[in-house]
Amino acid sequence: MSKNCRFAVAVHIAAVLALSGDEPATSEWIAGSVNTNPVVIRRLLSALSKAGLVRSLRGSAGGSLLARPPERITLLDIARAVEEDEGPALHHQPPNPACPVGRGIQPVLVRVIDRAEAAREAVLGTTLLSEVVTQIRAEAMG
Amino acid sequence: MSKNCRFAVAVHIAAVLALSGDEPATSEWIAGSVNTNPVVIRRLLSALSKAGLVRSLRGSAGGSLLARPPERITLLDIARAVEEDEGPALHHQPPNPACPVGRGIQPVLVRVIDRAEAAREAVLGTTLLSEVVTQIRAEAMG
DNA sequence: GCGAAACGTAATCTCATCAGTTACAGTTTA
DNA sequence: TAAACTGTAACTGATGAGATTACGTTTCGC
Ligand code: FES
Ligand code: FES
Repeated sequence: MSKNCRFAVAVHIAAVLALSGDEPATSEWIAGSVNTNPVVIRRLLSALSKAGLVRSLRGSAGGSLLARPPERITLLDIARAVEEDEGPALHHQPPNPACPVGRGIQPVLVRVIDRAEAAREAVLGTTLLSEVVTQIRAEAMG
Repeated sequence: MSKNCRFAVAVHIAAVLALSGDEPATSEWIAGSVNTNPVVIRRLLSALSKAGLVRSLRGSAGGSLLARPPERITLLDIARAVEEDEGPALHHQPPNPACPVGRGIQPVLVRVIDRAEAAREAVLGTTLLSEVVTQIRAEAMG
C-alpha cells in the first residue's frame, strides 16, 4: 500500500484489544494477526499507552488491555497517539524574504493547512472505536 | 520543517505566477524566490501544467503563466496536481485472514480515511488562489 | 526461589521517498 | 547562429519507517 501504516495498524491493534475484552493480548498474538513483527506492535502499544488508551501488564501471562471502553475511544485519540506531530509541511529552506511572496506566504499556508487538518480531525473525532469494531464484525461475517 | 513541501512550494509558485500576471516567469526566477533549485520548480510546473493550471512557453524569453485567472484556481486543484495519489495508508503486508479483525478491517479503514480526506479536501476546495494572494500581500506589507 | 513468558527499548539493516544537483537534448527568439 | 529557456533523465545524500535481533526487566506458576 503506501506509507504511514502506523495509524492503520494502531486501529487494528485497538480493535483486537476491544474484541479480546478482559483477556490480555500479547504482542506476539497481535503481531500474528496484523502479520508483522511483535516489536512493531510493542512500539505502537507503547505510544498508545503513553496516550492513556491502553494498559500493559508485564511479566508472564502479561499482555495489553484497553484502558477504557471502546465507546470512549475515538479514532482521533488513536491518530494523535501514534502520528508524530509534524507542524504543517512548509518549505525546507526559508523562502527568499526579498520576494513579496516569500515574505508573506508562510503564515497564510499555515492557516490554510491547519484549517484543512482540523476538518480531517473532526471526522476522526466523531468516529468511535466501538463503531469501527461493529463494522469490522459485519465485514468479517458478511 | 517537515516532509512534503510539494504542496507548499506549488502554492508558492502559483502565487508568484499570479502576481507576475502576463509576464512569463522563468523557473530560475521562481527558484530564486522559493530559495531552491530551478529543476525542483520545473518538476512542479510540469505537474501543474499536466493538470491544466499552468502554461509554459519554451525557448528564449520563455517562462510560465497561469492558464486561468487565480479566482478560478482552488488550492485543491493545486494539491491534486502535485500530491501523488496514494490510496489510503493501510497495512504493508495484508493482515492475517484467520483473524476476524484482519479479515474485516481494511474496507472499514478505507471508508473512514476517505471520509476524513474528503473533509480536508472540502476546505482546500473552497480556498481560492486569489484569496491566498490577497492574504500574502497583506502579510508582506503589514 | 527458579524458570518461563512477557514487556520495554536500543541498535541495525533495508528500502522507499524526496529535495537538490548536474547534464543534456529540444525549442524559440533576436 | 547564439543565447536563453523548457523538459527530463540520472545521480547523490538525507530522512523516515518497518523488520529484525538482542538484551535487560518484570511477573506468574510451580
Ligand atoms: S519566496 Fe517562495 S516564491 Fe518568492
Ligand atoms: S490484528 Fe490486523 S489482522 Fe488481526
